[in-house]
Amino acid sequence: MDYSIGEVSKMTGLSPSTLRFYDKEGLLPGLGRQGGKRVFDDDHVRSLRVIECLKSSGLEIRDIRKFMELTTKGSASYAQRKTLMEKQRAKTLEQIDEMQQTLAVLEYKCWYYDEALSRGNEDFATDAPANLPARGRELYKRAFPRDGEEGAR
Amino acid sequence: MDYSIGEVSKMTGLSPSTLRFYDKEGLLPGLGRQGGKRVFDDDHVRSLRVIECLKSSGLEIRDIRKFMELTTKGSASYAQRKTLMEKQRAKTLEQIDEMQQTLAVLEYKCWYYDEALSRGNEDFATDAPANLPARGRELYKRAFPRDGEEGAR
DNA sequence: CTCAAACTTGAACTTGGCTTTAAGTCAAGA
DNA sequence: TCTTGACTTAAAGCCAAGTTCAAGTTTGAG
Repeated sequence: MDYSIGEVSKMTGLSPSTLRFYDKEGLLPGLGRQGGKRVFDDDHVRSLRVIECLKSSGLEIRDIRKFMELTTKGSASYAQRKTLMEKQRAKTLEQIDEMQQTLAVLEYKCWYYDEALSRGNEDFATDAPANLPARGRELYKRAFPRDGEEGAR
Repeated sequence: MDYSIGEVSKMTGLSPSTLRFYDKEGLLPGLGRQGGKRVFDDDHVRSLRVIECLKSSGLEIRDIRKFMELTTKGSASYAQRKTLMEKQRAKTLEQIDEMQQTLAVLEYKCWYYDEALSRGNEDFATDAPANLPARGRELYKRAFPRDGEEGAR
């Protein structure tokens, strides 16, 4: 099945100009034309899904291009492609860890402002986590695990 | 305790120019000077930790500035600050979900290239997930949950 | 007093990833 | 035949978040 750039745009959520940009950057090797117009097929749409995934794992366009070039080399590049996927998997796991840490801080802050709101002041947090209520101390420990004493506003 | 820009740079991992940039952008309200030089204290260092957190939750500099302005308004802004933290918490949860989805695709791809490498070809994945080995079908389902048939290279 | 290290400023520059613009082509339908 | 909508190109523009630059100031040691 073949698609126009507009159809692929709707299928992937990427704008036509982004698709042209990706093509120009070499992310869609072997993309053909008919009457000057780009003709996409299901393989291209699948490639775009992988591109999106590599992008969210932190790969830059030029590195995605290198990967797409590898896919044109068939079985000769399996090992390199596998290595790249493993590297991105590891990076993604690290990123998830960092987001969990960010989340812990935000949960503490949500509790903190909830508490401040119901008390009318932030005095409960002077010298935090020392004189914090149990719930707050718990959240604080998760948010700032490597932190002995001191206040946190 | 007071610190120079260089000390704070080492404490936070942010470059001196980034700290000057943050100051210029209003992210450190009330930052003082002595002899023309910026003087940071522990509160500023704590603010920088929160700034980092808001940044990784997806807030832009201008919105972080708005938040820091709120913190200068004391108890009058508790409700707004709480609302903002809750919004960022929700955003962060969504981001973690997306990263898990990305991870699932990468895990499938790791398996895929491992398999391709040991077989010497990708024929096992023609019409995936149909004729995939059990392990592969499992990973495929997690990677592409809303996907009935068709191959995936 | 002199020197080096660390700081100051405003302005220009960089990077990545698109998006916009301008001018033109192509195919289908009235 | 004319119009309309979707497409084409190259080049320029945009944005966020810093970074770099050039020129000057402050501070403490020797």
